[in-house]
Amino acid sequence: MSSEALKRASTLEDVARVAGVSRATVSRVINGVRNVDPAIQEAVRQAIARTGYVPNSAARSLVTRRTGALALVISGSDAPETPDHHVGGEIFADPFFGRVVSGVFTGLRPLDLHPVLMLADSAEARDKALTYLRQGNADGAMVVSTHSRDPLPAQLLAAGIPTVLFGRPPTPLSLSCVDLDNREGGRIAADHLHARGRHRVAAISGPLGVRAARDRLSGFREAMADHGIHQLPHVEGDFTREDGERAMASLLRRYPDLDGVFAANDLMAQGALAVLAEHRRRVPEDIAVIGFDDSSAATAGRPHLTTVRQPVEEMAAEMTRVLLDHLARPGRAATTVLFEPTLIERQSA
Amino acid sequence: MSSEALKRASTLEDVARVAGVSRATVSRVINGVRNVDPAIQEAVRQAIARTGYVPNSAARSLVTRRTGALALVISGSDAPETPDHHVGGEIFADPFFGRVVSGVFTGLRPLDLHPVLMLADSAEARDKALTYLRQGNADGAMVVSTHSRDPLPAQLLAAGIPTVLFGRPPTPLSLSCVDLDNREGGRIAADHLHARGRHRVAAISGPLGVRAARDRLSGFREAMADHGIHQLPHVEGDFTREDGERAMASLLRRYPDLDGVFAANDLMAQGALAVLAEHRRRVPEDIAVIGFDDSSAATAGRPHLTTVRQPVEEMAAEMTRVLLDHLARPGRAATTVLFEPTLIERQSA
DNA sequence: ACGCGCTGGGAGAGCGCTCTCCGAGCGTGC
DNA sequence: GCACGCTCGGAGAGCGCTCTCCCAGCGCGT
Repeated sequence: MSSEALKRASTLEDVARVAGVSRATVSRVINGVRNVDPAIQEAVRQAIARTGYVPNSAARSLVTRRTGALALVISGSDAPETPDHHVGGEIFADPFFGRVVSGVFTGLRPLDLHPVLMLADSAEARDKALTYLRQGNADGAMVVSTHSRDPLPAQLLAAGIPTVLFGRPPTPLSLSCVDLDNREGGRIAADHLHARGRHRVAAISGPLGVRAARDRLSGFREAMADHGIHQLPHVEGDFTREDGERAMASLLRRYPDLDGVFAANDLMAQGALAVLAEHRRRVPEDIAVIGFDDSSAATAGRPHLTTVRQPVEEMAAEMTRVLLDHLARPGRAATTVLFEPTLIERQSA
Repeated sequence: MSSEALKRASTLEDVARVAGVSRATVSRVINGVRNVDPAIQEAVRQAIARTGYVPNSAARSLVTRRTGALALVISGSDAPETPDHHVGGEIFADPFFGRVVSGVFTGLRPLDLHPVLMLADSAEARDKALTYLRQGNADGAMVVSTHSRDPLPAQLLAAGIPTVLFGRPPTPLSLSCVDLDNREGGRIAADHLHARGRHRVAAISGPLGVRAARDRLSGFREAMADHGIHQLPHVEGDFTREDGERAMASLLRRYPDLDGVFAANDLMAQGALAVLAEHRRRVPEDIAVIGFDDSSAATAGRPHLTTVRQPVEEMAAEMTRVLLDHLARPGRAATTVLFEPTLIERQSA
């Protein structure tokens, strides 16, 4: 065992020698390309087993120009430099992240591909990620880009790296993307609140630098306007639970008679719920709360959140599929896949 | 721009020709090895800029035997095959996962290394991961192995792949690992509950196939026994919120006069809290609840959870550092870094 | 003036694989 | 019986880089 571990790893050459054939033949057997005489195949397989041969993927990548890795880039707005805090803490704590990862794995499962994670939360990190990709460390990139001003998608496009985005960029690029019809999601929330007879409603939006946040808010506003409600208190949040608490508290202070709240994600809705509980407001009797995402946060507390579902896993899986398709057919034109939000009615509204 | 994109990527050779030097010199400049005449250095830099040269990492890996990637393997017990469900959904939904990722990034931040994610939740996936690692796709592996019977750590050891574990294996292997003193954590929970005057307590443990879960429970039991409490209702959970709800409901049914509960993680504690709220039990007045982890779930609902803190981010960062150290000094002996749990006192107990 | 050490650039041998050619061997059709 | 095509193995040329040699040139000591 230890003597095996010490000597250098066996190569194609070794296998070929043991099997009494050429390197090319061994390669053919391994890659299942062209017909190879069954007897020889068997001999090669035995030689592989005997030598404990494992192909070296660097050597293979060098010639095939494929790495077997796909980058999953989380490209956020620049994170504040809080030295005592951990890198990307807030991003990774959001259930959204886990759902994306889960969806990516679902899309990748049948294949021999693995996602390499990159965090591009600063100009420096972004450059590093770009360099990494340029060096050919991954065959393509999936980018969850939150902020509108994020230059990364355009840079990837310019660098000729196969890329698919989660979320449409603010200005159309010829890159494929998957996204939710966020505006429609906002409308759904508004319609539901209105149908429940709520007229003194407010919104806790996400950061307005994020397109999805803007779209949800404007959809909500539009639909409310359609219902004759033009006065709409609004607080901008940052998608964290803490900020949802802060926003709800502020809203409650300024508009004590609110009877409905739309939060742009479940985490903030959950924060709102906690603050409402502290203020002894009954949900949904006194005030209805509707969230967005249908993440695990929706059913974490009581009451369970009524929410606008964003099928993140499906979207991430689709993003992966689209990227694989681009890899398989390099010429393919960029496509946009838009998912439809749906209302998940639970207890809070 | 497009003409740039079309022609093949420039190589060291191209840069060398443009700069009027040899490949070796360009390589030296890029890697900053040995002295190179400043004038030549400058010429090389210009040539690099002019040609838009980016080193090909496959070629580099082939000779250096380094890839610049570290595997982060989530090796769980075999996941049930639920076709409609998404891969690893539960694992990735757990805040624990995000915290590990965050810690890994913290440990990796200054370096040009990226984590590649692998999910080994079935024998097949485990084999794939092992093969991937054997092929040299990553320089080393960090393994979050939950289940006791997981053969992966031993396999990695046998394959000679530099590996660090999050969580000690059931039988000691000569692999480095970082872990929490879970037994002590259980004791801390018990001591606190006892100090609060709770005598009719129960435990919601994690899956007993997981060493950490067993240790937390036995530490809790031991300390309770020290306090003269030998009768200890116990329900085994699976670390999910839903299971925490189920466990709490079952406990409440069987032992209606409980005045204290220890849950082996915050997610289950959160579930317990929700069920207690539904049963109109006041926390902590009627029944005290203490969680474990100090994850974001601890402050998600109301009341905030009193919990035993596990510094997951620090542990993951340390795991990364230990792996890097093993990579830098191949001969290094395996070490175990044990972290101490601390009590975080909030409202629930 | 000569030798010696030292600095710094060039040549070239790989690293381990894939893949295009080439050619041997065999079967087939007329 | 011969030309032709077809199948399948081997030879060998790279893929783009690193790194060990080797050697030219220079400064220094004697």
